Amino acid sequence: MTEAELKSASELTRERLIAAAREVFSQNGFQGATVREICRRAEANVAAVNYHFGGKDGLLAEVLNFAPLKALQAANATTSACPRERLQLFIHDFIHMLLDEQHASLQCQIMARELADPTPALDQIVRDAVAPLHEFLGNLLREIGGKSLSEAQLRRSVYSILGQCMFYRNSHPVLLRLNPKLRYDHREINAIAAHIGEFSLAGIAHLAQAD
Amino acid sequence: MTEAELKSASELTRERLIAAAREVFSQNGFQGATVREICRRAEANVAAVNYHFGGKDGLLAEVLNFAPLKALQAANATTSACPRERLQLFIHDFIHMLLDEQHASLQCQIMARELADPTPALDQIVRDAVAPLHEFLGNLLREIGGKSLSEAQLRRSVYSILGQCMFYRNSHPVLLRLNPKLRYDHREINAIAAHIGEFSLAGIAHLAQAD
DNA sequence: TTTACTTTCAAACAGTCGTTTGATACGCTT
DNA sequence: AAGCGTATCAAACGACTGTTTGAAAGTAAA
Repeated sequence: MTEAELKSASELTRERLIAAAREVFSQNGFQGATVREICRRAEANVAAVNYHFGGKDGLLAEVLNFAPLKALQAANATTSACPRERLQLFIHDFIHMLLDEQHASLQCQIMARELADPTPALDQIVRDAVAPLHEFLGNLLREIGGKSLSEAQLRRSVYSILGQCMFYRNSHPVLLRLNPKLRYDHREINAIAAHIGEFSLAGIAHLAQAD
Repeated sequence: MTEAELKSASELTRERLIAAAREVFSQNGFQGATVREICRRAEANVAAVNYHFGGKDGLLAEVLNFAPLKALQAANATTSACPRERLQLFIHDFIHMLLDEQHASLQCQIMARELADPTPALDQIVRDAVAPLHEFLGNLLREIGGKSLSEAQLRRSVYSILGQCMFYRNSHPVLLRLNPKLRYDHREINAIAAHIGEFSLAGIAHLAQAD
């Protein structure tokens, strides 16, 4: 923003609250997060959340932002690469979005958490983000697998890819205990993405040729 | 139990509490579950949980039971089937354990929930159930993939399979919204297991031959 | 029946939660 | 400087949470 210095104090606290909420929601989930902790990190009063967002629910809705996920799909659709390369690119970008702690896309990490544990915002998340994502990935796999893939095979292959990606996020606490020196740096993330890409392309190729 | 009529009233309330706790924990997670709701379903007093189990944590530890998961691995290891068939059998049994709502193995569904959201019992779960499971699956994949699979490839292939299986449980709320008529009956569960088996065997075969 | 022990119960406790309140301080126009 | 709408604040509210308490009820041996 070039007009950063024009922002009112009110806008600044709003943004501090959103930033803090992204941290706390992504770390503790919606249920586990407390507005007091969010306000403490934002150096704001406890009442600020209700004043600016109408409540904890309103803050969650404001915090969710599907733009990075949309941008990922848009960028992917406009490349000139072949479908198989586009799948590997998608997996690469998606895994980065889910795991990379530096490159803050906490919004998607929050979303990933809420998928398993319904919150007031789950319907919105599914409608605006998850459904389009599944459709996008389905279309991409259709290009790769051709017409020999049944609708059920296509749908389940989408699940297989998303399941592999989400595993690293959802099971992070477990993987850390199994392998304490695990770190999601760029090298590790790229290796994970490459693995899922190869593994899945082989799986799809097999399904497409089998019948 | 043949000595059911011999059980004291105290033992009966203990068992009612455990059964109720399995339901509530598997539906709402450990955080979301309340001892009052558990006691209400068990038709017991609120203080019963503390009297019999020392607290909510103690009840969780008592509720967790890894016997079904161990039995699955033991049965799998003693078949005379080839490694590829054993993998498909494992996936079939594992998916059934995670998804089948009739055949009550709520213990494993509770465990699956807690993997993403650390609770006081996570260390115990990882040590006694998850680590042996990963090792078991790793050994099985080693038999299938041979020596050409690197340790990293082997480990990530284990993650790929578990990730695909867990996806159907962790993303159940989402999948229900995407496809309201989805039901995890035996036909659907068998189809899911067959898909993951084929998909994964192709992926492993590709990794094993690629280098 | 008396005794000693275990189990249940209603009630309350101490703490945290999200939210509300009414007063105070601020930024702005007039 | 006065006035006005906005934003912040400490404090409290009511509704939960897991847990504790002490009395009542039940159980079984002496």
